[in-house]
Amino acid sequence: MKKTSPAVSCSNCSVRRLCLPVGLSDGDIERLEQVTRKKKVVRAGETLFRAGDPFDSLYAIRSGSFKSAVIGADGDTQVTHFALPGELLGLDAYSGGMHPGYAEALEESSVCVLPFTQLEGLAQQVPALQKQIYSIFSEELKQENEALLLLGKRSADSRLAALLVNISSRYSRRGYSASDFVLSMQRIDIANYLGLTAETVSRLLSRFQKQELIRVQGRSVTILDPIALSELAGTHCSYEN
Amino acid sequence: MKKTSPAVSCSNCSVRRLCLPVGLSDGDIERLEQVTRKKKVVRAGETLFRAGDPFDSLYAIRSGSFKSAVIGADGDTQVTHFALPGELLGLDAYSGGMHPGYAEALEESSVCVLPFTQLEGLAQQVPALQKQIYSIFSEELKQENEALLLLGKRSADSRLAALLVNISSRYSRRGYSASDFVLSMQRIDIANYLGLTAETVSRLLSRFQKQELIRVQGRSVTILDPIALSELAGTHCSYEN
DNA sequence: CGGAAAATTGAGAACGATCAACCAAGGTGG
DNA sequence: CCACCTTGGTTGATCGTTCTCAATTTTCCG
Repeated sequence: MKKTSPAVSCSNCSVRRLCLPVGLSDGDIERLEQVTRKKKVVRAGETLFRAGDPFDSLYAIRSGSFKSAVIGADGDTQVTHFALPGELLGLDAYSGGMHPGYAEALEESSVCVLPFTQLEGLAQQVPALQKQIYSIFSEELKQENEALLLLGKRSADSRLAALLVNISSRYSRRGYSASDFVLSMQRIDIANYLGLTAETVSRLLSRFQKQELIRVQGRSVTILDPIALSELAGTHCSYEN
Repeated sequence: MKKTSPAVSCSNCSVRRLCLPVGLSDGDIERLEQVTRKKKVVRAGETLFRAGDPFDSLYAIRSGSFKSAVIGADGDTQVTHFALPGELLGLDAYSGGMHPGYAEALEESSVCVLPFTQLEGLAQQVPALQKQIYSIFSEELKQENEALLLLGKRSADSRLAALLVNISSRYSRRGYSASDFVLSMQRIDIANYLGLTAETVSRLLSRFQKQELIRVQGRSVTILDPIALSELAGTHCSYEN
């Protein structure tokens, strides 16, 4: 007897190689699909969750993009992450039972809703899923550490270069062009993420263009000199310790 | 029949309320103790692991303190965390199978070595342990987000104030004085962690003292005006959960 | 179209870095 | 025991990157 698979499922999802199904057998993926049944579409500017919302689900991005941010005691916000398809949102809400920050769609986006109690239960039975969850947590921590290095040690131009290189490589992994892409976030979000101001970001983009490192047209970016850009970002070779 | 418990174990550990045993039944703690058998003593300045070391264990701090840092491609380092008893080191090494950064003891310290395969296996059988591991990962992510906010948005004096308040409340949670403590790290580590220079940290400490917010004598700090300091830090509430 | 939001560009100010001198504590060897 | 050196910390003077304030221009979208 042949199964009628749902219109959207992990098995035929375009980001299954970057998402929870990594390392899972076909059988396990089928069980995961029982958990990922519910989808949700979020339009540009809408939030998936806000700071203080109770935690019950994780969200896996199917398409689109998000910014996550935390809100300080005095009300100012720090963009902590730009999230692309295949990535999980809401991991920092497990401890404490509520979301410490919010996630806002930067464009029309679609996510899988993952009720955490169910996911937890399944992970208890499927070691490969367990491992993948650890792996995602760990990877996230590693990336945050990189972000700390960026904010703590690098100059403004180095930070912006690093972001461009980062986004480029992430698009590339997802099968899109590494040299031509559209920044789905606005300048002020980039600035906020990098600990700069919108003016500085704007000036730097103009300068990078003048230096023929990139070409910018509004939100469209073309990377002309990836090597030089990586060097600026400080992520190329390692000499001296 | 009465069990002879080992000299050092989770059950009689002074930080069991902050560490992995949280939420575990006595029976489960006994099973956890099978995993946490091995201890290690690290002297001041020695590393628990270095960047690139293969990942096989997590380390739970029993006593002392550590700094963790990541090393950028061009060799400069960013201190990402100051770790106190009850906290876990090495979580960011799971994905990738090697430590992306190093952990160095700031004073004579003692840790439990937790072989991760064993811990993983036990967590598979003990849901409460599983939850606690998730919780620790999640908490760590939340703290890193706070650190990003600090580096991205706050002024130098606000950053230093936040660190003092943070350390104060963490000592307090561990049963030590919230107002009198010794900074186990040197000025340059504080500066590195906060994205500043040692000179700026030194100047600010002097200024705080002149403003009668604190008293500093070398590495000994007394907090005189916790309210004003918290306001400076931009976080009017303590870190308790 | 027209109005609002976003992005760019310019000029001046400010915060923190850099460079440099100095001090205190601890260790080492003569 | 003291001269010497090293390391960590403090303080001062100056410089430069990035912010702030402000004026336009461009883009977005009803």
